[in-house]
Amino acid sequence: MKYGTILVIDDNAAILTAVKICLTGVFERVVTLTSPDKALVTIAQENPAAILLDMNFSLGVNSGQEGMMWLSAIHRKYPDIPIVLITAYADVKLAVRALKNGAADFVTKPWDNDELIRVLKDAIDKAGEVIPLDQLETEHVRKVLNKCDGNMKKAADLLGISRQTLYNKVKASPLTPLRGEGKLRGEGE
Amino acid sequence: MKYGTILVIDDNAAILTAVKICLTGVFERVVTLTSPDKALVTIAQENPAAILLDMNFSLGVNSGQEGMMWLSAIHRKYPDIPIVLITAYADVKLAVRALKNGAADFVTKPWDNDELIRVLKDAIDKAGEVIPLDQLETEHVRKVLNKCDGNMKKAADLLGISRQTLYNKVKASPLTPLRGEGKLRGEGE
DNA sequence: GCCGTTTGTCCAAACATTAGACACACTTGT
DNA sequence: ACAAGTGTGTCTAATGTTTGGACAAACGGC
Repeated sequence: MKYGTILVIDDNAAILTAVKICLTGVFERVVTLTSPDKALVTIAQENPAAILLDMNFSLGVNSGQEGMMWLSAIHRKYPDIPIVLITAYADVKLAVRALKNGAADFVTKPWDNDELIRVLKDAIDKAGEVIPLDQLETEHVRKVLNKCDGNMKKAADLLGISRQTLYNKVKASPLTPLRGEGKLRGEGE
Repeated sequence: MKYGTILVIDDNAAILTAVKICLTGVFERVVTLTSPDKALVTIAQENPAAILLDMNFSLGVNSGQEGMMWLSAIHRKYPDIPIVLITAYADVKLAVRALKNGAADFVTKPWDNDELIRVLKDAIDKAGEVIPLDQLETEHVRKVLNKCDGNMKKAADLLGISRQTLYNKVKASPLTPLRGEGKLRGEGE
């Protein structure tokens, strides 16, 4: 089984059961919590591959503030564990804020079991990807160079490396001419 | 004026006018298009600091497919220009998909002028940030090391560098002990 | 055409990375 | 408790990279 432990946090026991049934068989282990109070402790103990977090706890308060707070708290402490949010209140603003706060995905109730499984798997797969250091470097260098309209001196300065080093790096990877965003010096109009 | 040109694309001329009035004075120049057909050409000419893109063109088709297509097309060609989406149909799935497809933000109609301005400014500010190369490197190294539970040999392998180099890098930046996600070797229980 | 900036190129010194080696610590299976 | 397997911390010597400084040539604005 490729996909490890998953932690599900929801204040509704019925939903917890339903999710557990849906996810058991796909994930090695499904741990549930009815409140996020002990989330950090449980995460430390179980080291889940992903977390499925409901956004509204404390009955009656449905603004999602609770869930957002926990999302931030968990994400700050465990930035490498993908957190998928789930909520009954399909609020676009909330969803956008959640994704910008580090959520891996956002699902609304009622959910589709297959979709939920796909979303969680995707989140885990994406979190597991590791980019080699020099690839990361090359990509970033090209992005900054692009932003500087090809001005190597400025780009080198922003990158915190010397002009010659940038020059050498660019020469070393002549790949991806990377069009767009203002012509590189010497390009005709 | 710190914030440059902005390109607004919406098939509704009235909305285009309203947005233009709202944004003029805040941005140096507001360029409008009633159809995204010429978006790529216009972007090449105007080099906007951000793009505000409506999600439903071709009257009657409100699924947002049109807008999503254009989002992808523009983002692929100009990955450094932030694209803010705007739509009348507050669909969470659509918003999530848009953000995962590279949108900088997602706003629903009717919009709040101040919020729209804030969102666009934020998007531009964020796109303008440049991370120094060694900071990017250090962050990535620590993330991967963390994922490997502190196993330097494995981490070095994934990063594509030698074990000793990783060892030196870690020694060089003893910052951010970075707890969580499984104990590093030697940590007590 | 002049002036400030940027490029392409070179140098030599300082620094980083590499494979290989080795003793030691730790985990695991028996 | 032992041996096998793996990972660490440390070292070396060769190789490769980054650095500031320097300079002629090219470019852009005025």
